[in-house]
Formats: sequence, structure tokens, C-alpha cells
Amino acid sequence: MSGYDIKRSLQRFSWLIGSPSFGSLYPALHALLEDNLVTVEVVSREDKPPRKVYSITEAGGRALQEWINRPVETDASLKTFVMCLFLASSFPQAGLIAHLQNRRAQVADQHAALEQAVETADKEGGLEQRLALGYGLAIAAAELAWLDSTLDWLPQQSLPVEVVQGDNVLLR
Amino acid sequence: MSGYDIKRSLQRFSWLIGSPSFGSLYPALHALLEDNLVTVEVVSREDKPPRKVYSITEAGGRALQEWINRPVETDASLKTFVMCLFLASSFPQAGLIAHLQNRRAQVADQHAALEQAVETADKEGGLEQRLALGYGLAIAAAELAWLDSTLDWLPQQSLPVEVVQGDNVLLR
DNA sequence: TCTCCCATGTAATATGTTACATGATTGT
DNA sequence: ACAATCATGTAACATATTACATGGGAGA
Repeated sequence: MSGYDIKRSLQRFSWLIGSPSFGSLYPALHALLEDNLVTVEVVSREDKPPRKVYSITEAGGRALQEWINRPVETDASLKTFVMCLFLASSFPQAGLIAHLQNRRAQVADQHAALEQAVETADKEGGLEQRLALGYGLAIAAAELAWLDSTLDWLPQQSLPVEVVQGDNVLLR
Repeated sequence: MSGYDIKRSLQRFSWLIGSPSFGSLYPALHALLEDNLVTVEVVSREDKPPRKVYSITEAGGRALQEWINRPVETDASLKTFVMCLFLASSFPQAGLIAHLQNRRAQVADQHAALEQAVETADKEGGLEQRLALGYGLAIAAAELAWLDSTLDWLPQQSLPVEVVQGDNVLLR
């Protein structure tokens, strides 16, 4: 993708996780290029200005795998989780399922803790306590439901096969 | 609250919005103090080390109101929304309801856009598209449901009355 | 012509984290 | 004695935003 397209596809989820500015996106792409983790190709098109289309390299794929398989993220926020979802095609089948199960366990913990907290807040807590806790509980429950149905649906799907072509890793 | 307590109460939602480090939290409190937006009181207790308990001042309350009533946040992320929820007691009754209705309209827009996107992604999109879109849709639906039930429940609740005592604004 | 969207980029500035330091108290 | 939790803080470093600059193409 191009930097502009990356921002656009993230923008779609900006209400959930925000979206980076060009001032951080473009320099990040330049850094990846410098480290040979991606390649660029200037694509000129009629009717529209030319774009710089980036592709991930083999070394980039390895770095991505490492990032994905980094030890249990105790801090793992919803934002990080959505970012990993965007990279689903870079997961091996078992890895993706394990990742979702990890998230499930983590959110389940939080859900239990919030339910506990809601009980005490209902008696002594202020309005802001009740609102924030109730909101968190609702989101956690929704995420658990989605994770369960997705974990149920995923194994039936054929996962992408990794295709290496020259220096670039193509995914289909 | 003390800085330590602020972090703890945010930590409870770290899976949703993350939680700031002490290296940013403490300097922030010092800056607020410098601007006379908060006051400190060192509270020594038996059995535990002393804490610096911060309270918001009248000027701080005004600054907070301004921040809360800032123009439509086009970027408004879930994180910002949860932060506002934590400050619910600083909203006047009508303001809080208007804020929730604002969020509802915004999430409803995103929900509609995602539903549109899911249809095309089901045909031509990759796995990561379907996963991220489906996840976003599930969260959006849950948030809409929570907003609706909360907007229905809120008017029946008595909202906190603002109490000013000396230089500090106390909320009950 | 003017404005909007596309598309990329840089530099000053703001903001954040990481790693360290301090010290009291509680439990083992 | 030792580790863990409570509690605060600073400095070096990493990362992000904001504001600007550039330029092509589309439509009013």
C-alpha cells in the first residue's frame, strides 16, 4: 500500500483506535525502507497523482513475525489488538488462533474484575464509576462474544498461503 | 486523588485504553499545580507511606469545562470517550446527555459505514479485512446498545451538585 | 480562478516511555 | 534479611503531533 492508503484504511477505525498523522507515518515508512524491511515502487496512473506503493520484504516478514510472537503483552490494549487484526494475513493459522485465545483469556479476566467492581460501585461509587465500569463491561462482553464466534468460525476458513517472489513476500 | 491512585483507577481499563506511565503522570500533576488548576495536600497515614492528594480548584474546574465543551471532536476515539466518562461528575446534567448523544451519532455513522464495508469485503476482501471489520462492527453495535440504555436510564438519576469550598471545587 | 481531494514530505514542537533513584511498610 | 507493594520523582531517550511546503488533477 501507499502511505496515504494506509492512513485511509486506519482512518476507518479512528473512532476505535485513532489514526496516525502523516508526520509520523511517512518517516516510519522511510525508516522501514532504510532497514530493507520494505521496498517502494512509484506507480504513475492517469487521472491521479503518482503513488509510492510499499511492499514488505522477506526480512520485513521475519521482523513482523518476531513482533507478532513477542511474549505475552500484559498491557495489550484494544488498539494493539486491532493492529494485529490488520496483520492477520501474516499469522500462521495456529498463531492467529492462539492470539485470539490469548486475547480472550485477557478480556475474560478484565470482564470478571469489572463485574466485581460494578457491585461495589453500585453501592458506594459515584456516577462516573458506574458509567465507566458499565461501559467497560459492555465492551468486554461484546468482545468476548465476537472472539468466541470468530474462534468457532476460523478453523473452517482456508488461511492465506505465503508466497515469496524475489525479495518480496506476497500474500494471497 | 493521588498520582498513584489515578494510575490505579486507569489501570483497571488498561486493556481498553492503556494507562499512562508515572513518568508522564507526575510531571502532568506538577504542571497543573504550577498553573493553580489543582492543590496538593500531603496526607500522612499510619501503616502506609504518605500520599500527595490533589484536588481540583475553581480555575481548574473552569478549564475542565472548556476542555469538555470543546467543539465537535471529529477524531474522538474510544480512549477519549472513556476519559470523558471518568469525568462524568464534572458535566452538568444536560451536558453529559448531549455528550452521549454526540457519541451515539458518531458511532452510528461508523457502524453504518462498517456494514457497507463488510459487504464488499465478504466478496473481494482478504481475511484481515473481514476480521477487522467484523470486530469493529461488533464493538460499535455494543457501544450503541450501551449508549441507548444509558441515555434511557440517566434522566432518572440525580446528578451530582457542584459544591465550592474555599478555593476548591468539591463534587458530591 | 478557486477550492477540494489526492499525495508526499520536513522541521519545530510537544508528549510520551524507559530506566533509574529514593524511601517507608508489610509479609516471609 | 529479603522481596513485594506503596509512593514519589527525575533525566535521557523515543515517538508523536502540528504546521508548514509542494504539486497534480477535478469540478464549480
